[in-house]
Order: sequence, then C-alpha cells, then structure tokens
Amino acid sequence: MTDGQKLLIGEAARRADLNPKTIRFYEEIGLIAPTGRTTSGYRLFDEEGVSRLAFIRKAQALGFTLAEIREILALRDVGSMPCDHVEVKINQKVGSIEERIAELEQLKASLTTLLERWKEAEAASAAVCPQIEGA
Amino acid sequence: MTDGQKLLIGEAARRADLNPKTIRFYEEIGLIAPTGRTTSGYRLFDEEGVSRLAFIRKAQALGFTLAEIREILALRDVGSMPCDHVEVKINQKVGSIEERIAELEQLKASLTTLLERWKEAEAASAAVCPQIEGA
DNA sequence: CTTGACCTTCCAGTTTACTGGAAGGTGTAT
DNA sequence: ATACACCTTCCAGTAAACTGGAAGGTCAAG
Repeated sequence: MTDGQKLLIGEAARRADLNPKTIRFYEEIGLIAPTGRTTSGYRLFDEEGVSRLAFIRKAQALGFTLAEIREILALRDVGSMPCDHVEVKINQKVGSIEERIAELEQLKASLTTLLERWKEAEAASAAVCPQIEGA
Repeated sequence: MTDGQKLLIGEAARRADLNPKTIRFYEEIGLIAPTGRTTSGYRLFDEEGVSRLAFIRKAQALGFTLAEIREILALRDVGSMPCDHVEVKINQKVGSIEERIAELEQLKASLTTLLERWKEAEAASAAVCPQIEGA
C-alpha cells in the first residue's frame, strides 16, 4: 500500500494536528482538493497536502474563518501569473493583517497598562487577594 | 425618560455597532452585567456599558471567542487588587497576544513573498491574467 | 482466518454566536 | 386617540465548523 510517500488520512491528520473527520469535512466544502485515492478508496495525502492542512489549522487559530482561509489559499493557488486583480487582493489581505496586528498591539498595551496601574495601587496599599470568579 | 445621560438599547447598539438582539444575548450569557432599567423595564446603558460593548465587538473582530473575551473582561473587572493569580493570567494573555502577533507577521511575510516571487516571474515573461475562481 | 486498527459513506447531533418573529407594552407626535 | 418607532419576553431557527455513531470494507500481523 506504500504508494510512493503518500499518507493515509490518519497520518495526515496527526501531522497537521487535525481530526480525520475535519479533513473529510474540508474536502467536502472544497477547501482542499480531492487528493487521490488508493484502489480501495483510501484518501492519499502528500507533503503539500499536509502543509495545506497545517496552514488551515494555523490560520484558524489566528481567528480567520474558513471563508477567509479559502480566499487566502485561492491566492496561493493562482499558479504563477499575479495579474492586477490578484495583486490587489493580496495587498488587501496584507493590509487587513496589518490592521489586525495594530489592534492586537493596542489590546496588549491596554492589558499591560491595566497591570501597571494595579501594581502602583498595590505599592500604595498592601492588601490580600479578594475573591476571583472561576476563570 | 431622559434618565441622566443613559441610553436605550437601540442607541447603545448604534454606538457599539451591534444589534440590540446581540446585546440582550450578551446580557443573557452574562458577558455584560444587568445595567439598570427604566420604571417601564427598558434597559439603560451608560458610557462605560457602551465601551464594554464596543470592546467586545472589537475583540471579536480580532478573532477572540466570547469565552476568551469573558476572561479578559473578568481581568479588567477585578476591582483594584492584582494579586499574583490575576497578574499571572494577564501575563499569559499578553503572551498569547504576542504569539498571535508573531504568527500574523509570518503570514503577512508569506503573502508578501508570494507577491514578490510572482512579480519576478512576471518580469521574466509578460503574460495575460489566467482564469480566477470567484473570490 | 480472524483480530484490530485502519479506512469508507451517510446522517444526525453539538457548540458558538447570533437572528427572526410573534405578541404585547411604552412614549412622543399629530 | 391613533400612529409610529421604540422597547419587552419568549421561543424557534440559522450559519459555521465541526463531531459522533452506525454499518461496513481493507490490510498487515499472529
């Protein structure tokens, strides 16, 4: 069954840190292309497929929806001709990513400021920890 | 009905760029505290409430789940004593935000690289835009 | 030649985060 | 007084992204 260096769905799932069910689901919605099968119908994945899956996983963790990820992948998939349309799209994506980074920086700053303000208050009056709702 | 400078749900929704329904939903799941009512039962919101709502809106756009936002708000809500527990939590949040920023930078870099690679290819061979699947 | 860990499809259920609609009360404007 | 845009609760439905389970085929090992 060793079909070159292709992986079955379980191994692909392990490498991309996804559930096999999720991979089938991604295929169903066309996020990943049908990848080839063994004669007995088992899906086969190569390194490219696994890295695509891993990319999806990672982008998701960054808060992108599958629809957004689909768009980004589509950009990556446009062979080799960038034409203006694609260039504009990529620049838009980059722009929105930059915005996102800026807002995360802001959020980070607000948390750090919060902590600093507290630390000052603490320095002024030593006190005990009040109740904390279960995190 | 002008109850000081309090707003009805519709106006609060407009200012926080949310649907009134969504605000009621947030109250239902305890993301925002019950905010006071008119004698006739209309919810009232002050600037603090609106900014909390706007914060939720923004954090969501950054890809945080309501569960994560709940945690962040809880940190903000811990009156004035930071105690180690809360400090650790804030530092964890800041850490995960930094990670997220780093990964976004990476994603941005990979898109920029993609574009550059294309531009080089384009320079080498002038060509027409091939088909593009509907974005 | 059977056990066990894979794989397949299909279909239904879950979680998260809303969103819509009905039925009815409120408040100001004409 | 009646229209109109608000507001209320309650309950049901939706979309996105899985996730579980049944029923059954496949393959290497013992």
